[in-house]
Amino acid sequence: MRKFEDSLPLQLLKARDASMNFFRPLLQENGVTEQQWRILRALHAYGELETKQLAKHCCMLSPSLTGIVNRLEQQNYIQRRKSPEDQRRILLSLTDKARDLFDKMSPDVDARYKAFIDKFGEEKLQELLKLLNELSELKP
Amino acid sequence: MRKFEDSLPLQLLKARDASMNFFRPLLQENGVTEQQWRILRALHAYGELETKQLAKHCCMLSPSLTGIVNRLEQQNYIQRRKSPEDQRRILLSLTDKARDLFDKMSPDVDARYKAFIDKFGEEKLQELLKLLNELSELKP
DNA sequence: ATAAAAGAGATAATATGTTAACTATTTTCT
DNA sequence: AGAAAATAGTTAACATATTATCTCTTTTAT
Repeated sequence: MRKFEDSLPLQLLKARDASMNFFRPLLQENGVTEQQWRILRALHAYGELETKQLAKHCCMLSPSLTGIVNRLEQQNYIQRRKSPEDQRRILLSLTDKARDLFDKMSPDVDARYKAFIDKFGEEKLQELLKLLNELSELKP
Repeated sequence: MRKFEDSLPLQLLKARDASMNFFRPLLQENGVTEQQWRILRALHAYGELETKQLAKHCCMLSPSLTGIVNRLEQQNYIQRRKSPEDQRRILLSLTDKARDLFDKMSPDVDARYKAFIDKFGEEKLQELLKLLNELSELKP
């Protein structure tokens, strides 16, 4: 069997943790969890979304999303309404409060991303993203 | 701000999920979770370990490990003893039952890893592991 | 030698991940 | 039209992640 340390899933986990180290303090300062931030970003990028689409964009499962969205709604960061065409679907969107938070955090996010690239290298980042993308498309 | 889909942490998450798709069914068939399997692998690779070392190898925090180890111990996959030199430390090791499970699963793990490499490419895998390793060393 | 500081694990509280089962709609098929 | 199948979302039950706090032991410093 492949050596433990050479396990790809483990290395992906490690790398993700290392990359998050650049942003974690900022999220903490602003009282949002990593997953909450992912949802806010997705809704900011795509506008109103159905639960299922949102889950897909954020790479999380519906049951996780239900809880996170509930908490975000209680903090008044998200609003929900039923789709007029299909009563099964819930449409989610950001509140003004969320957009304000977003605008407030954006510059700092950018700065930290830049700090990361300065240390890691833009070319290596692009190469890495390319490989990750290919890997993500792979199906057993 | 960087486009949502280009977020490195998100891409790492996606890629990890995709890579785990190759192994998830095997773990399920054998009734072990991903995290339990990581711990079993680490103890198999390193032999007896202290809790803290084990957590580090597996990239998890002590509180998570406590629970996982408790469940593994109840299933008789892990045994614990106190370090004779330092009463604070707990030494963890695999039971024979765990080693049996390991021997039983190893060939299948290898086969799936091979299937993965056949699709992804050995060179690309090496390149990816190299980049991930560099990334993991990075500190903010 | 002894009190303070440091270290290893565990516990508690809350958030998230995961699978299965459930409810409420909509669609499909007859 | 009406029953069965399919779909969106939630709930339930359990496992794990995260931060803070706590206990117990060892080490440091006085």
